[in-house]
Amino acid sequence: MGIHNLAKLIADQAPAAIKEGEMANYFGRKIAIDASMSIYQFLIAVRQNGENLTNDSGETTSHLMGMFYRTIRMIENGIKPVYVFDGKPPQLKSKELEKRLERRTEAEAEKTKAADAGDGEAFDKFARRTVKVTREHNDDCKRLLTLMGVPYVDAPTEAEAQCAALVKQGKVYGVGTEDMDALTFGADVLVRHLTFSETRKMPIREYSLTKALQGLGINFEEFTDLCILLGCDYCDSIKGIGQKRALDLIKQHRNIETILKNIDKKKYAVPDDWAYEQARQLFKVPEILPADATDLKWTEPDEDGLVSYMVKEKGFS
DNA sequence: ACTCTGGCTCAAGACGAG
DNA sequence: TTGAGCCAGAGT
DNA sequence: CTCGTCC
Repeated sequence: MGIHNLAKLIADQAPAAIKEGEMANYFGRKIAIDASMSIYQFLIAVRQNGENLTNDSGETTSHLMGMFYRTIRMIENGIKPVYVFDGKPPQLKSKELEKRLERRTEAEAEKTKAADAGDGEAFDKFARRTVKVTREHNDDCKRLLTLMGVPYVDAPTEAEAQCAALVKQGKVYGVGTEDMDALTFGADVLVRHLTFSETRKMPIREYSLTKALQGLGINFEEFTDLCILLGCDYCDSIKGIGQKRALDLIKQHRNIETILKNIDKKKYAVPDDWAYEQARQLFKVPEILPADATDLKWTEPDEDGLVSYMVKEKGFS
């Protein structure tokens, strides 16, 4: 997921693009957040004895717990979050998704084995690998957000692409995510560690795309090709080319076509049917909602509705 | 000497009681 | 699953 | 700070 080693490359080659700060700096700021990614993290992390938290009817509540407290924390700090939900993944990602499904199926079997063997530790490990965000998880969270007066957006495809679009459209200040590909989608401001900075001793790290491009000495088109060389979700990369060689090659040849004409293909095997052009298109013109299709409004929470939903329906206290 | 790979590890959210 | 960090080993 | 609990 994301762009392989991009954070490290920027830290090494364009350190001026990174600014460290604290929660208070974001008071009054609107921030787009990948909802599906957050939910996934909550489902993986919020567990007890290897199982998600559930209410009396057996419905999972880990995602609601996580999203509820995290969102409250942000609002308390004056941040206005807008959550963006994933739509249909693009075709190019299907290979990657197939792989993930395969791994989940495998983990499912291992989980059962561990349960039979009474191996709690292994069960725990494999249970985390079987996590999948479902329609129900998403719907629960949308319901919660509505009651909290926090807006959300349904992305046509990739949530990160839509988050970046909101930045470009001037609707939010930046994207709050751990996933560096928000930059590749053209978000000028990416904020990492936005939420766990207070609980843990991790400073908030803000990445500026503009400054990264300046520091690396390349333009945005070249940056896109650089990200593809580093390794993205949409196609393979060239074995033997990592952060250093990728940046050198881009600086020297400015695009992948020219690089391909000039590198020694015996040393660096180019993948068969390399779909770098399609990947490039996905980053350049991803499917996103036009500015007038999203209306972001933050309102007062519906307290009665929240109590009714969380306490009565979902068993919170 | 530098760079990349692939092996391994670990943690993963948020809160508050003690 | 992800990512990050670390380290050994091999390729350039 | 660490650890147990949240549901």
